Amino acid sequence: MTRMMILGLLNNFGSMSGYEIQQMLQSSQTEMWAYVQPASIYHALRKLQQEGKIILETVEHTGLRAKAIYKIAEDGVLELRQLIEQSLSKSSVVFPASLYTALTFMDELPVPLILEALAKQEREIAAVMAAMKHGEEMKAQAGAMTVQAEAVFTNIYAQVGMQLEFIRKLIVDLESRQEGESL
Amino acid sequence: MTRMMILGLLNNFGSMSGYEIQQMLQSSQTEMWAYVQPASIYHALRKLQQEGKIILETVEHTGLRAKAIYKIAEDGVLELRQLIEQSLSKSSVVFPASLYTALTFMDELPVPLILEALAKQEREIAAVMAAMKHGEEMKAQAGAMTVQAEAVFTNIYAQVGMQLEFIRKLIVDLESRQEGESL
DNA sequence: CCTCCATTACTATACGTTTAGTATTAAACA
DNA sequence: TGTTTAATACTAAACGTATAGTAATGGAGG
Repeated sequence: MTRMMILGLLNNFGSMSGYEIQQMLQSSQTEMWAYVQPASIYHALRKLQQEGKIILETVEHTGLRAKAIYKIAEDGVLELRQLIEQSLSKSSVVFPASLYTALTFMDELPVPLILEALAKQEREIAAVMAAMKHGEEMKAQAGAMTVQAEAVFTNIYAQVGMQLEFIRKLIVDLESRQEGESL
Repeated sequence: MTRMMILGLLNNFGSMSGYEIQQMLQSSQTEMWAYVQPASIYHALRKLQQEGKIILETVEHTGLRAKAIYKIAEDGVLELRQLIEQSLSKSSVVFPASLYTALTFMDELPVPLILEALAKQEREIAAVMAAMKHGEEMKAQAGAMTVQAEAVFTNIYAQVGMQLEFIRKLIVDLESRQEGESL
C-alpha cells in the first residue's frame, strides 16, 4: 500500500523527494484512509531504490541539508501496474485502503483489464457473502450466538453488502465510460 | 488486537496453550475479521509472559514434544479491561476488528462503563462525518475531484454512516438491557 | 539583529506481523 | 505392520509500521 502510493505518486506527478510525498499524502483525500507515517515512506523509498524500482535522480543541497529526489524506473511502473491490478481484483472488505489507492491510480491500466479485475473481486465478495449467510443460518438454528456476536455478524454482513454494491457500481460506471469512448 | 484476543480467551475459557488459542481463533466467528497468524500468537504469548500479564502454568510433555499452558494473571485482567475500554471508545471506521474483538469480550466491563466508552466513540464518528461532509462540499464546489476520488469518498462516507448507526444501535440495546436488569 | 518557533528532511530503534518453515506424534490405510 | 498423511506445537528470520526522535533552515516578532 505504501509502495503503491509512492510509485503512483512518482508516476503521476513526476520526480519527488520523500518529504514531498509525505506532504501530498497529508493534504490529499488519501489521508482519510491511508495513514502513512514518514518513516514508512523513507523505508519504502530505500527498499524501492535497492530493488531498482525507483532511481535517485538528484540530491539538492541547501546549506548543510540534503534532499534526495527520486524518479520512477521502468521496473517501478511495471510493479505499480501489478499492484493496482492485484488490489482491484482481491477482496477489499476487511481493509479497503488498498482498493481506494488502486482506484486513485487505476488510469495506469487499460479499462478492460480494470473491468476484469473488478469482476474477479465481485465474484469473490459475492462468494464470501453467500458463505456468511449460510454460516449464520446454521448458527442461528443452533442458537450458538451471543447477542454481541450476532450484532458483529450483522454489521460485517452489511459492510460486505455495501462493498459489493460499491464494486458493482464501479463496474457499471466503467462500462458506460468505455462505451462512450468507443463512439 | 492479538493481545486482547489472547487475554480475552484466557480470561473467558481458562488456561490454554498457544495451539489451542490458534484453534479457537480458526473455528470461531472471529476468524472472519481477525486473521491472526500462529507466529503472532506465540510472539504475543512470550511478550505477555515477560510482562507478567500471563503465567506459564504447566508444560505438558508428550514424548519428546512439550506443550506450554498459560494462565491469565491479575495484571493481565487489568490490561484486558483497558484494551476493551479503549477499543470501545476509539473510532472503528478504518479498522473495525478491534471493536469487534472488544465487543466479544465486553462482558468483562460494567455496562455503564461500556456505554460511556461507546458514547465517546459515537461523538468521534459523528465529528468525522461532519468534517467529511464539509470537506466534500468544498471540493465539489472547486470541481477538484476525479470520478474515482468521488466514488471513494462516497463509499467511505457510507461506511462511516453505517458504523455510526451500528454504534447507536449497540447503545440502545445496552440501555434497554440495563433497564431490564434493574427491574 | 537576534531569538524563537515552525517547517523541512530524515533517522534509529523497537515493535508486531508475515512467510515459511521444522519436528514430533497420531491416525489412516493398505 | 509399515508407510504415508494429517494434526500438533512451535520457531527463525525477514519485513513493514509506529514511536519518537534529530538537526538544519527559513521566517516572524520583538
